[in-house]
Amino acid sequence: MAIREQVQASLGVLPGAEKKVAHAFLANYPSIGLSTIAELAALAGTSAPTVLRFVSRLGFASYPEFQRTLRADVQSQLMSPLERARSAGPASDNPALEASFAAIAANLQATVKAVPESEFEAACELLADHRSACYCLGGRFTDAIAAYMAAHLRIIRPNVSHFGGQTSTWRDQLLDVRPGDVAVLFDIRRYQSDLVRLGELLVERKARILLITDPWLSPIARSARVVLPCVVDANRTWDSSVALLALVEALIDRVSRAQGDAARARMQTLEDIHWNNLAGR
Amino acid sequence: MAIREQVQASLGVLPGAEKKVAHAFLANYPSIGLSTIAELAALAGTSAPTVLRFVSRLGFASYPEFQRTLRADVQSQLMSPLERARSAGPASDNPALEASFAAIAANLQATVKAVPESEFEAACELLADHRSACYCLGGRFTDAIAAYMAAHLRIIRPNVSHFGGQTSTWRDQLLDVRPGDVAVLFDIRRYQSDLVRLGELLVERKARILLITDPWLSPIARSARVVLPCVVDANRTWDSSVALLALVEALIDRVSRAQGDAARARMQTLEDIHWNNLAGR
DNA sequence: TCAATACTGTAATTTTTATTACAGGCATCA
DNA sequence: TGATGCCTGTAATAAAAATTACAGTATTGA
Repeated sequence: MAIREQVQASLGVLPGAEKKVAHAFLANYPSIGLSTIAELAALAGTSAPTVLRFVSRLGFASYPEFQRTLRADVQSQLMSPLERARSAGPASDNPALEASFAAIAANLQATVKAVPESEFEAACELLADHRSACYCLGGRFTDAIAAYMAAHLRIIRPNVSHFGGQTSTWRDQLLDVRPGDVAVLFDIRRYQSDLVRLGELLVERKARILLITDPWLSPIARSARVVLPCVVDANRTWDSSVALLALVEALIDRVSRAQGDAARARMQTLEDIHWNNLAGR
Repeated sequence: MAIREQVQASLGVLPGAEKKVAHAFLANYPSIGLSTIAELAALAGTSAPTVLRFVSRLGFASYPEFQRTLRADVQSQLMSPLERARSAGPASDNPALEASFAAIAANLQATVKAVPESEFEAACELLADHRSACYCLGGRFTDAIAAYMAAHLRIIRPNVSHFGGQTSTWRDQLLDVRPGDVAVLFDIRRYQSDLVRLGELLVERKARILLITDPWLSPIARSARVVLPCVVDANRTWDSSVALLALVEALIDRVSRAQGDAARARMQTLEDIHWNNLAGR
């Protein structure tokens, strides 16, 4: 089994700090693993001994041995016949749009691989916990995704809000955050310092953080309970948020299915209110 | 230029022992270069200082620097988007997520077929018209997509706003709409009556309407200048907005590329303001 | 609430690795 | 044939890396 799969398989049983190492490694495979312990530790936001414990848990006797294996992996992957027939999609009369969507499809595929089931399930559990409040917030562009998520989440569970508006009003909203509350943060590269800061404040208030980020891992990853990495690079001027949205929808769908009939009643009530302008019954 | 080509090019001018190093490197690219000097020297049948002189002659200040560059090379070759999708194969450790994303991918593919090039181009032209203002607005869930679009569009052109907030405030914002202005409406099934009504009001004010909707075509389609249908059915409790977002991103990308340098300057200025908190210069 | 356990980071230590200094060798050219 | 300049390897040194020991901090379970 290639190292990468080995790491993915181990994700479920790794302690927190080592899991960060695993994420950093997977996100920057293979180059970071060929670098030094110190660099990998820095990227993961942890310390050298943790990296060492990580490779030891994978079954390697030393870091150099880990690197030898990794080099062999890379060698075999890079030197095997690379060219592969691209699945020729059905013809379309819109080549520009087709190219654009093909890049997006590749993102989605890569994202599925980047998100391990254990993390996905952990995220769903956080979201399904009705006792704690749930706050969604994002950065400059991702704020819209956060709003979208809040709008849906609100339907299947109580106590959801969108930490919206200006940066300056965040502090006020922080007042209501209680220990154990769940904060869903969206942060992709060109990480906003104010968002990072807010993440820290949320941690101080003992909120549990679900971070949805890119494979470069926002600095917030250090404080997050669960991290879901999405591939956002689409060879454009700006990154693509499509994978984020797709992931959000998958989460919502998973949570709402898990809740079954209990939630269905709630949904029905809300729908009535929304479409009939009733004040409830 | 990639290191490998650089080495090949230098083969002619290298002294004997260094040429052996070059050959050993090329024959075992890239793994041996990621290993230690001693190993490379041994493989080449020469000594460590010769390896060092070799990398120095290539223009690197140190062996670690040589390795950094090599790692970057490997990374880009191995992890190009295409390769990334391929390498782990179709196997994923997250069947639920995979199924969900597969449905989305199907949506995207169907959407490409549903949007004719002529309509897509017409939409881009509307968005690229700097003389008229541009308003983005959506329904209950799609409002977030509208906000996302506005946030990006604002960067590449002036006079963009997001018709946001409560339904009741729409009327006020309507006052500013002038003949020829462009309104981007998002509306998918369970079409909101108030949104439809607003569409009619916009038409009365002689706005040009770009409608992004599902294949059932919102009633607004009748009054719209351009209609872009997106496939939203994903066999879930709610429809998926991913295709909408992907289409928005494709539009933004197309328009921003078309504008070229003129827009780039505007972007740069905005970025400066955003990241440095300058008031402009 | 307390004890036990597991996890994590700091700092010291050991080991490995890169780098430099130097001297012998080999060809080239006078 | 002898001197010059460029290659090359050995061995010493310096730098960096990996590893270990240990102590503090969360987490878990009773």
